[in-house]
Amino acid sequence: MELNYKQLLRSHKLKVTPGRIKILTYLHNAKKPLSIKEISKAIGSKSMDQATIYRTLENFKTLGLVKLVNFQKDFAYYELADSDHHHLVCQNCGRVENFEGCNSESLIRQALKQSKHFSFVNEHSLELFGLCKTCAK
Amino acid sequence: MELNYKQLLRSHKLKVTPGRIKILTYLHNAKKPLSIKEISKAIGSKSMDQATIYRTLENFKTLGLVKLVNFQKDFAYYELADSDHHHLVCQNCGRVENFEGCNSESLIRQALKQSKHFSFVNEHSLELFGLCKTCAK
DNA sequence: TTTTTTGCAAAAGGTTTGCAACACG
DNA sequence: CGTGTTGCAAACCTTTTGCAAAAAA
Repeated sequence: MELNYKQLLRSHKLKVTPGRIKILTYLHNAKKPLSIKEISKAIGSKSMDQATIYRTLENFKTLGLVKLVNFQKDFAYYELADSDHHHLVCQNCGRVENFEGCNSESLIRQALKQSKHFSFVNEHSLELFGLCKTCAK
Repeated sequence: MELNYKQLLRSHKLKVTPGRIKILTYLHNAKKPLSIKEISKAIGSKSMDQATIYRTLENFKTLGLVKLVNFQKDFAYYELADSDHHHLVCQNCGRVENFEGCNSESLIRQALKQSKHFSFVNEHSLELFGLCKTCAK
C-alpha cells in the first residue's frame, strides 16, 4: 500500500516524504473529498504545516494525482484522481455519496455540436445537491 | 426593461434601489456569469460599495434571482437565474459559451437509482472546461 | 415615520509567499 | 553534497460584519 505511493511519487519525479505519504493515504482511506482543514486535523497540525499541505495538494493537482471538487463551499475539497465519478451532496448535513455513469462523452458531444467557439473539452465538473434520506424526513 | 426589475424586486419584497437595478441590468446585458470585481468595475466602485454588492448578490441568491456558478476560480461568479443552461469555459482565455439540454432529469434519476442514502436532488452544477477554437490553434 | 439599505472601516477566513533550515536521494 | 521540500511568519485576497447615516415606502 505505502509502497504504491512511493512508486507513484517517484514516477511523478516527486521526492518521497512522510507528509506526502500521509496525505495520499488519508485521501485514499476517506473515499470522499476532503477539505484542507480535515486533512490537517487528521494528520496532526503539529506534524505538518498548513502551508505544506496547501503546496502539496496544489502540486498533486497540477500533476493530476488529485482532483479539486466543487462543493459550493468557501474552501477547497480534494480527492484522489483514481476513478471517474461524481457526487451527491446533502445540503443539510454534508453527507457525500458517489455515483457513476454520467455519460460525459455524449454530453460533451452534444455541447460541442451546439457550440460556435469550442471544439475541445478537457474536463468537466458535475455535482448533485439535495437531501439525504435522514435529513429529508 | 427597468420597470420589470422594479416589479421583480417588489415581488420579492425588496425595496427598489439604484444599486439593485444596476446589478440586475448589468447581469442581464452580460449574458454570462460575472465576478464581483467585474460587476464592481462596471457599475463604478464610487457609486456602489463592494460590501453592498456582496450583500445584494447573497440576497438575490437566497431569493433565487441569481445563481452562483463554479468556474474553478477562487472568487464567485453570478448570473441571472432566468434560464437553465450550463457553460463551456476556455481554460486559457476564460471565454464562456452557454449550452443547453444536459438532460438532468435522467441523470438525476440514474444517480438516485444507484444511491443508498439519497432520494431527492434539489439542484446540480455542471460545467465543461476546455479550449476555445482560438486558443486551441 | 418606520424599516430597509447603504457606506465605511475593520475583521475574518482561506490561501499564498519568502526565506532560511532541513531532508531526500 | 545538491536540490527539492518544509516550517514559520507575514502578506494577500476575497468575503463578512457592526454600526451609524441615508434612502425607500
